[in-house]
Amino acid sequence: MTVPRWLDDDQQRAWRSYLRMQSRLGAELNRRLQAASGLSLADYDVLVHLTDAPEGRLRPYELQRALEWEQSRLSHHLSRMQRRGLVERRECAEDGRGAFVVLTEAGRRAITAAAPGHVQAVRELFVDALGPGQVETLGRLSARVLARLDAAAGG
Amino acid sequence: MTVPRWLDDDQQRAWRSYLRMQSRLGAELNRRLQAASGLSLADYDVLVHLTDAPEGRLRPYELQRALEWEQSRLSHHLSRMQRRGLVERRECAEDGRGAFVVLTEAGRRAITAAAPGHVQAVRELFVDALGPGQVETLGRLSARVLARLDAAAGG
DNA sequence: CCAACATGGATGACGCGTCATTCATTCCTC
DNA sequence: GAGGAATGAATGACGCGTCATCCATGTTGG
Repeated sequence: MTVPRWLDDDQQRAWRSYLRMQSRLGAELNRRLQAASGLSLADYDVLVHLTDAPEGRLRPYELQRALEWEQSRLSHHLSRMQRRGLVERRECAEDGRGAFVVLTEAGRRAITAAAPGHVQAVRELFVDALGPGQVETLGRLSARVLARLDAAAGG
Repeated sequence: MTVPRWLDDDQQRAWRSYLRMQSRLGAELNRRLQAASGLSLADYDVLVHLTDAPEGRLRPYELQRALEWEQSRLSHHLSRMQRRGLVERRECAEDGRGAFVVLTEAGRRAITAAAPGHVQAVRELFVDALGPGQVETLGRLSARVLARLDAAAGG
């Protein structure tokens, strides 16, 4: 590349539209979830994964890979969730370095209470806003961008 | 609504795909911009708006509306940018309550240096990943969701 | 065996974002 | 023109995210 290639008007419009959508949709979902249940989207994701795990417990590194979070972000977040009683940390017998994150009863109650409203919000603001065919389209486009991100990271 | 309606598999897949794309694309763009120029995406947006404004200055509330940020977020962010010498605050003669945010020379240099690389990154990871027709499609879908968000907020 | 390296995880510092609050000025209405 | 509402803006507290660093345990090759 020699001279930087700018975006043309259509590309610019599309990019800005995506940016605004992305930021507002996330903010709105977070706001509703927080107001309805006291959970953040991040809390929600952690709890979903723990709920799906056998015995409601996972090694932090498993959780980390499932969430695609940075390790230290997860660690900090678990500390805060632990303080709020949503999860506990336990020692891991098989690996002296390791640990377990365990869903508490309070954590299970919280995600159970929060899920229906959150799903409803996703449906209202995303699924129903787009309609069936376009949901699938957006999924495909996302996958394309993801593939490019993988290529950029891996290559 | 009586029983919560969950998402079916296709919807679930599309939604998760979008979520991952959104989070990783933002992270990657931020990472590159930060590494190349020391600016965050937020800094970048502020500077772009100031650059486009006559005399490189705006009232905070104008900036706020253009960026669709919360007022206090903008105020905090401007304080940090001011500390780094990217912008300055000036008094506003016409309105005793108000202020001006002014682009400094350092701020102008920073955005000028950062822009080509950032545009290039957006092109590589978004525009080129999708191709012309699909960029437009994603723009349209974003606009649909935005319309729903407006309806949800305004109505 | 043990030294080097890899892995699992926690932590402190610091920038970011939100909420609630505060303050000054301006606008509006009576 | 005086008092209340609205507006423009800053701030402190606190939760979140990243980076750099640290520590303990595990693993591996000589």
